[in-house]
Amino acid sequence: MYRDSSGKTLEDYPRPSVAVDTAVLTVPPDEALSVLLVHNKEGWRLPGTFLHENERLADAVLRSLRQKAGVTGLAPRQLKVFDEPGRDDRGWVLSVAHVDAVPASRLDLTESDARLVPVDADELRGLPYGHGEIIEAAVAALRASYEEHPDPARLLQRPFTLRELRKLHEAVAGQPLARDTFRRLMEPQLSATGQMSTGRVGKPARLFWHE
Amino acid sequence: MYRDSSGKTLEDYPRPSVAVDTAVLTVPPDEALSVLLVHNKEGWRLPGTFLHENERLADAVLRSLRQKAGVTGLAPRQLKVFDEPGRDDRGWVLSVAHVDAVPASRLDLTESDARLVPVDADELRGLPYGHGEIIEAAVAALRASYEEHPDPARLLQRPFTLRELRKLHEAVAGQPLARDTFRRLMEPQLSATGQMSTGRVGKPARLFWHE
DNA sequence: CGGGATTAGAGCATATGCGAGCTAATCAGG
DNA sequence: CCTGATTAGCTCGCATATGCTCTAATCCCG
Repeated sequence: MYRDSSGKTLEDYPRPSVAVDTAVLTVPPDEALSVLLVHNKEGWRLPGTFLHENERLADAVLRSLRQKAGVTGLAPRQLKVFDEPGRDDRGWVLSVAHVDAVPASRLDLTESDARLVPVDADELRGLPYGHGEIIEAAVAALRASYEEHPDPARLLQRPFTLRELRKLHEAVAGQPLARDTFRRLMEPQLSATGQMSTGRVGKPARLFWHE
Repeated sequence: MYRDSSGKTLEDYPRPSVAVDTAVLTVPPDEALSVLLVHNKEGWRLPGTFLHENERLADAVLRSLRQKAGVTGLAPRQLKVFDEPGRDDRGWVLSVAHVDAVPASRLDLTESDARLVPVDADELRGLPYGHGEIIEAAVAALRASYEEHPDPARLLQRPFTLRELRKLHEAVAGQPLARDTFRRLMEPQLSATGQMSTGRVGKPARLFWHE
């Protein structure tokens, strides 16, 4: 075992507990961008857990989402480390915040103590442990990733129309988008299926998918 | 002291050591974008340190830069947590990578075991502990911040000419920039001093500063 | 001292992007 | 069955952006 110049191992020095917290974002059909909250004895929170020995951060995230919300198969991305020493009453805890976006159809919340809350809801501002900040950072990261790409998080079921894609982007951005400007930016990045939409009011639209 | 439902404190659970590593970027006069390396008994590395008890990550970064490279007064920003359990021979160590950019004049390296290396140098790819990846991420973050703003990290001594600003941007971007396009993007964000440059070949240029 | 090199600023022609309006194609409801 | 509502795709006029060239103003060196 490694010992430094004063004969101490790494374990001889004070170390923080490390936790992970995750903002899981989704867009339920015809609704606003929302975040997943789970309920524990203290109230509604972002899903999270303490890191187990030699565990990867992403693995801890996946474990916490499976156990707390019955959600699997995500690909979480790091956002920021929250390191205020007094942020947790239980002791010195660092939290590594993560974000992931997932189609609403992947979130079966019927048997878990979890629910979706629109990201603009007032209640999110009152969350402790910096969870409000985590959600803000997560939304900013998702918005940045959707700025110039059709559907990086694959939130839309394919194939889709330009209108469906634009409605998704408007939900992510939280504001209306100019129809033609949006089409000019996205269409070159899409692959036309050659088929047209049916069963809807209005002129049939071309159907697309993307890489 | 807090105890959980099985009577254990946070300290009863395995915890990682947490380190910070920092890519300090600068642009020496008439040179390429470079990163600061310090020398320890293992070789040339990014400056870093283990987190002390209840210390903020940014404070640890500042302490390590002061002690290892004699550098003060920076404003480090988090990049990413490196969490591969086997990344450090000494034990389970997470590293929180940071980045900061600083004018070269702030780096007095004459009395410390430190030097600047251009970010494209081959030797950086061979650095252990993910330091090569940290540098890549740091360069990407700096480039993104300079994409549309004159000098967010205040690397230029003021006042400055458009040419000086463009040369800085070309060093950060690592490629030439179109003169007129660059001027049109930046000039609206600058404040003219009303003075002209002197003592140089070529038509005198207007001098600027910015917020 | 003058010419060449270098640089700056501005004007102009061309290319590209944007937003509004028009035509066309559906569906729903009376 | 027909009309109105809704939506799609495209065109066009206007606005904006780009890149090149030209004139002007320095400094350096022979």
